[in-house]
Amino acid sequence: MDDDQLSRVRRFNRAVTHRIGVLDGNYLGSGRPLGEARLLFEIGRDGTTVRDLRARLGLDSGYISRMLRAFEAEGLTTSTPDARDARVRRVTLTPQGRREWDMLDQRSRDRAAALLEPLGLSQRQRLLDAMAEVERFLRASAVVIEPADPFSDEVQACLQAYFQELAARFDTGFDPTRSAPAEPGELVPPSGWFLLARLDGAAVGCGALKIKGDGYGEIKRMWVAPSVRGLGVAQRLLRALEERATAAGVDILQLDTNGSLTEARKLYARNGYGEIPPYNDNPYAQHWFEKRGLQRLR
Amino acid sequence: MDDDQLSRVRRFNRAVTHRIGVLDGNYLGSGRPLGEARLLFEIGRDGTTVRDLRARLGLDSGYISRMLRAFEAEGLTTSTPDARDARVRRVTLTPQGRREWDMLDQRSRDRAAALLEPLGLSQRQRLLDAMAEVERFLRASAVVIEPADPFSDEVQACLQAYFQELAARFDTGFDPTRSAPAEPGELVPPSGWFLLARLDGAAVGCGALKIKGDGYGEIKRMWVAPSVRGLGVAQRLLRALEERATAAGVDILQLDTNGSLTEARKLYARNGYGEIPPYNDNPYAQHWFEKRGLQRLR
DNA sequence: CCATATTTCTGACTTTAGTCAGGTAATATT
DNA sequence: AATATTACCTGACTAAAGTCAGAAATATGG
Repeated sequence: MDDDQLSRVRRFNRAVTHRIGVLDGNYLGSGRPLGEARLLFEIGRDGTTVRDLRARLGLDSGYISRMLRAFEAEGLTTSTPDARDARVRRVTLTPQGRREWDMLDQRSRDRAAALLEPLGLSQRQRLLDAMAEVERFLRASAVVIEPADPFSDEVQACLQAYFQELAARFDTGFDPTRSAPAEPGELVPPSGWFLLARLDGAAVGCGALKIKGDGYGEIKRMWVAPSVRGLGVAQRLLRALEERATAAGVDILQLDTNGSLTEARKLYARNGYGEIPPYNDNPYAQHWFEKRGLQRLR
Repeated sequence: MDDDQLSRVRRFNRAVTHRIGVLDGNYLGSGRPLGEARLLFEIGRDGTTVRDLRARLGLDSGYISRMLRAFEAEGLTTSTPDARDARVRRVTLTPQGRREWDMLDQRSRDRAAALLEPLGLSQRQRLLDAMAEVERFLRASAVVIEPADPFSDEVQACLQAYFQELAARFDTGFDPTRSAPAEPGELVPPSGWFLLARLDGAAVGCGALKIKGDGYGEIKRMWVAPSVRGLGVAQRLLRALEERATAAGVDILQLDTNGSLTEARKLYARNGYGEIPPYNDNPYAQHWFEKRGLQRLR
């Protein structure tokens, strides 16, 4: 990887932790240690469960428990067993706790304001735009792609979202049972793969590979959640599927797609897929693509 | 201030501390507490003085001293009195210390690489560009403008840089003694002001105001260091000078400038200064500007 | 109902990070 | 030469942050 690029990233990290981290440490200004301030803030105006706090802050349960006990002693929070699972405790702010929370919130707001305040209007806008851009790509870089069980609930939820989107975008609506089938059972090794793109654990995209024998394979179920579009996730999914296909001896990869999915068609064209005559009678397919010679490129 | 803008800044802060801050705490992965890792890293391959470390990290001298003692016990560093001032101690890494340092450096590099690695080429470039932009504007927002003593060394150094730049940019060269004079003594209240723009304490720009009586004032010595140009520092300096002028009863502000300083002329035009006939015989001036009615706008 | 897993709590710890009040040696100032 | 200042060190202290090993209550799958 380019050395200059790396040092630019490192410089950014330093600059940001210097300017923001410094100010961020000033949660402190609240007269509360950082740990407590973070916890209190994380409880939020509407409360949460201890479980959730532990996950979000990544802290030891004993540590959290003790801080919560201290908050209760101060009259900032109350806790009750969760309605659905009495092992789980639900933490809520008391009115007094909410006042403290508001103060922290205000502090955080002031901090942000202090950053923008010295800048002129156009500089502010440019900073905000650049921030949004950085944020998007940091998000993109946190997306991981990994195989998943096509029978699992989370994959089903992902497919559900996919089908719903197709139904919304196709003029004709979309009925999965009329489409070219891809049973979950076909998408597990050795006859196929199902890949999931995850952001912080949550599914934000998927793609499947069906190995058909005689060197043929087919790409199915390519979908990326709207929240992470334009960040190259589909590209990465496609590449990952191609790698699995190549490793499984596939030489010719095919796929079908609808005319309304213009981004998808561009993606395939960019990756060396050429349009071919229909190879199936999927009523929703309007374009068929093929990429040959995967084994040669191995 | 716009509420939406504030929440965008806060979102960015959260995202960055989440994605980078988390990893940054992983200096930790070194098996060393954060404080020690930071100190070791800050010593650098070529060593520094304890004094410098204290200033850069903002830590208590006792704290640093103890950590350094621990490093010495581990055989990571050695320290010797500084050649020029024997009170100052110079800390250097031993070969073993340098190995640890290299490891930390490598870790930091890997971290940066892990961030870029999942992205495609164009996404990488866009992320790096956005990072640079954010960094620039964070720097801009850290610039503070405040009155300074025009006799002080740092102001003299600033003016020196200013004159040097004029000499380089003017076809004719530049000799301060031939220019329209502005003695330091004229630039202290009540007859004037000298403002300095500072970034982390260091001077990065200046501007002066000369109050001439009868409602007349003159802007002098406007200069911004190349490192922070295009970030609105000159604009802020100008506004600050105008405020002082207005408060001092000035109604008409004048200034002269050279034709080669195009950015300066744009700045003045944008701020309501109109070109007027020469009001002095400064041999380096080619354009004269004036803004009237400061008291009206008060 | 039983065996097992989850979730939280408690108490007893350790480590990390930092502060503060002197003390010593070298340097600067008058 | 006397005095003040600077740079660093030492030792004694504290608060914050975090870890670990159970215990108790509840849930879950058979």
